[in-house]
Amino acid sequence: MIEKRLETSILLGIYEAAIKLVSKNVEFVQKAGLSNQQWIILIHLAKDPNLPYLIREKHDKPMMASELALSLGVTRANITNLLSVLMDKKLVKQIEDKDDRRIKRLTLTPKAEKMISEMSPERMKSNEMHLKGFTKVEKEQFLVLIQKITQNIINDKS
Amino acid sequence: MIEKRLETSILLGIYEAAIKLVSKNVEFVQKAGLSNQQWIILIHLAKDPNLPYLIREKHDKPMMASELALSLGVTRANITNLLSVLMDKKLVKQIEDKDDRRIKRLTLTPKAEKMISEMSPERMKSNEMHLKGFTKVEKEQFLVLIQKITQNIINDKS
DNA sequence: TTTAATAGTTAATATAATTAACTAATTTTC
DNA sequence: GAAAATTAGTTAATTATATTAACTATTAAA
Repeated sequence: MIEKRLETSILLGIYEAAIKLVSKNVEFVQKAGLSNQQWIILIHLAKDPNLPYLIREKHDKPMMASELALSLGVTRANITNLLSVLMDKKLVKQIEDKDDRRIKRLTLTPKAEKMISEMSPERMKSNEMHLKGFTKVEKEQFLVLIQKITQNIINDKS
Repeated sequence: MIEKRLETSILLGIYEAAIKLVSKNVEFVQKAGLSNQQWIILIHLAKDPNLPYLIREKHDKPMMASELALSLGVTRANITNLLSVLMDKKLVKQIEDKDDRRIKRLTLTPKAEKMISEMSPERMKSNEMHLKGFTKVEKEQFLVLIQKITQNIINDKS
């Protein structure tokens, strides 16, 4: 018999929320013909200021594949695959970095920029719906706490 | 240029926390030779009272595959595959329901019960670490809010 | 200047998940 | 009560997702 624990309930709660998000929220993403991962990559390249990774680390230059791998928690090889699909779709371009010739900077094509801005209203509406019934203060508090939890998880080198 | 939005930051925050959880938290799960999905199934069958799905719906009888599919947000066919691996590992057993002969009830073997209870201390320690620095009140509030968000996502039939 | 580390790719493979078609059993509807 | 619809689970084929290991090229560190 497993006992009830506040901490366990919270972590399983976060996990389930994420599952439901990707399996339902994706409507506006699916409509655009994108997988969840592809969408996440695109908003990284669009420098969406809501992305935790971009909140934590400043980014002046365009992103590179290894940073995406870090943020998404997958291997670089996997990112290579994902990017090749996005390049086939003419949504992403690679540009060689002159300062460090190992690096390829990733940028969105005009087509992708347009796509993202057209998706924006639906995305905003959907996200607002998912936080229906919350006060501004509650939202602000929640954001602080979820960031703290993520930081704890990242810091835990056990 | 995508604008900063509290709602978007929160949802991306939840998503990232879940990613980091499954790609790091899994230490005690990996040690047991289980995938994340396999582990989640086992705690469902163990009736872990911290599982959102079991918090929402009462379950007197042992679970069945289609309930797992619902809770995990995957197809029944996928659950069939996952279960067959767990049965090969002698961790899960199927028992036919006498009242409704379409149904197969899923139960843990003694081996699985033992495994889960042996994993319990490490699991609790890990979960507590991830909520380090939170007061009890903060945890309680957070739990309420994450449950509310999940409910919003589920209810959203858009 | 050798050695080590980093960035990205490739090929082979493994894992995870889906769709579609199917059987069997139960429920609903007329 | 019989036909139609729904539900539970499985199977087979396929697709999507991700990994590991080996490799090239480049840069940084010793």
